[in-house]
Amino acid sequence: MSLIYELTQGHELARQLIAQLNAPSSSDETKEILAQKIEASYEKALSMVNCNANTSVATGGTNGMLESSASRCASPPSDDSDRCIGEPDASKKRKSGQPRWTQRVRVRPGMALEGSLDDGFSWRKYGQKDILGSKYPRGYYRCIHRSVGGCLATKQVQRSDDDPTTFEITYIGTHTCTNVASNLVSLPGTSDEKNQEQGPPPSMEHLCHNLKQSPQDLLVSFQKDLNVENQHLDQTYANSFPYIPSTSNSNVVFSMSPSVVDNNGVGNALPSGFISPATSRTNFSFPTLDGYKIIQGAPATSAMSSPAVGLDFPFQLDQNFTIDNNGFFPQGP
DNA sequence: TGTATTTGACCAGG
DNA sequence: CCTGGTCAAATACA
Repeated sequence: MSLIYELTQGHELARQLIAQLNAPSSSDETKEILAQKIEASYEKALSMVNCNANTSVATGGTNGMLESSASRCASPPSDDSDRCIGEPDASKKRKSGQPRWTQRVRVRPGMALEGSLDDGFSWRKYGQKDILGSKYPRGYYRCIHRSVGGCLATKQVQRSDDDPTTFEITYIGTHTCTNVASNLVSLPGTSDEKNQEQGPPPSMEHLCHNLKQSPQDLLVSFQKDLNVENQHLDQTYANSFPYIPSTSNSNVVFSMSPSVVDNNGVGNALPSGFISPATSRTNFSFPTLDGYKIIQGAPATSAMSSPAVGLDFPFQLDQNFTIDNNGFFPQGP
């Protein structure tokens, strides 16, 4: 359904664009929006095709079209949630018993890169490794509060081979730090303030442990305001993912690794502190289609480290790098 | 000068 | 033995 829909959507949008081009009264902004929607639509369609191929191999057959994006392939037979993305078997040295899930973030050239990949947590890079069979190296990050609060959360960031605009961010372990929220709340006024153009994003709070808003509420706003797709998340998972990506531009998809469920059970798979990230510590701004900007937050202290994920990779993108969100926004049938 | 990142070395699982 | 994951010294940066 989705693939055809996206193609049809792209076609229809193209027609609208033509109409706009012929209409002298239409604004450039409108045309640009249409153009971006078209691009997003086709990107999405291509992703579906690519991922479908992968999942077909992994699962022994497709189960119909991917619902909305390539990230649909979050249910491989093993606990390798990344495997569906074309990564070779990476089961070695996996921390058993640790919650592990993958988030796919797509970015597009010409848009804010850092913001799209960062997640609001404070990460420090501790390693990078070339992965066999992958064009791009994998970056290893750990929570910056590891030393202080003993937070053992780590994440791995890898650029997709098939789709260079997509990053697979695998989160391993849970955040046990309790002081993150304060950092984020005080985003403005940090050493990176020079990059800020507006206040902190609406959903930037770091909810490590001190979750004040119910996960469900967060999820709602997450989906509503940030145009994020939660896929393959049933209610239980939804409750386990209080995190809200901070960017309204990101196409973020979470995929729970089956291993989490196997090891811990669905209900306990993700402690409340386990938050899906998508914000940026480096104050970053990227324009959105609807005109206003979202500023990525930064930790208030000098302990800012969370690197712009995308910059860890040897690829070059426009300075202005925004997240591709339009195409993933519900546009109605 | 302090902090973050880079990168080669090391460790351990399969 | 190969590979992924981590460590830690070197380097870069503000």
